[in-house]
Amino acid sequence: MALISTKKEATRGVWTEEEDHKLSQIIQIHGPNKWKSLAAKAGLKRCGKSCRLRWMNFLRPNIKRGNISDQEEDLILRLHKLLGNRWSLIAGRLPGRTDHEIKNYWNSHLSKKIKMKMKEKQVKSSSSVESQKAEVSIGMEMMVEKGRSEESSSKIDEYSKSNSIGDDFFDFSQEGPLNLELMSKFLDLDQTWFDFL
DNA sequence: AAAGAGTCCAACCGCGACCAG
DNA sequence: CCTGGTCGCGGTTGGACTCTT
Repeated sequence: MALISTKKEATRGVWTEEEDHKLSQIIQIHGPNKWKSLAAKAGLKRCGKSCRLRWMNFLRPNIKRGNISDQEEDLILRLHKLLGNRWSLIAGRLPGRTDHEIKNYWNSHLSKKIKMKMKEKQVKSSSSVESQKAEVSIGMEMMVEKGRSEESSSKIDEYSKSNSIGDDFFDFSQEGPLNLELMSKFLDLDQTWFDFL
C-alpha cells in the first residue's frame, strides 16, 4: 500500500462521514499512533498530521463539544492569566475539552470580552479629567498583561526545570473527572504561584 | 431580496522536540 | 553525533454561516 507522501496527492478540506468512519475503525484496530501509516491503512488520502488532528479534536471518545459553561469559561480566563497561550496545558485542566476548542473559544469569544471590558473601563475613566492619563494606563495595563502571560510562561518553564517539574505537573488528563469548583478554588488559593511570578 | 460585513470554527502550516537507526 | 521520521503545539487561514444595511 503506497503512503501518501506529497501534499499535492493528499485530500484537503472538510472531513466526510466516510473518512471519519474509516479513521475511527483503523484506530480501533491499531491504536492512535503512526499516523502516516494509519492514513494509508485506512485508505485515506490524507496526511498523517490531518488524521491526528481529526482524531484528537473530534473523533476521540469522551470529547465535550460546544456549550462551554460559565464555570469553564472562568477557569479558562484564570488559567490563561496564569499560563498564557499554553492551550494544551489549559485543556488539560478541563476534562473533555481540547486545546483546539479552547484556543478557538478564546480567539472568538474571550479575547473579545476582554476588549469590551477594557473599553468599558476606558469609557468610565474618559468622563474624568484624567481621561488621557487613563488611556495611557489602559495601554500600559494591556502591555503588562501581555508581558505577564509571556513572562509567566517562561517563568513556569524556569521553575519547572529547577524543581524537576514537567508539563505533566499541570496535566490532570489521566485523572478521573475533575471537579471544576475544586479547580477554581485551587486557583483562588494558589497564591504561591503569584508570589513566585 | 441582495450584497457586504462580521463571526465562528475546522483545517492547515510551520516549527521545535523527541526518538530510533 | 547526525539524520530523517514522527508527534505535538500554537498561530493563521479560509470558507460557511449569520447578521446588518
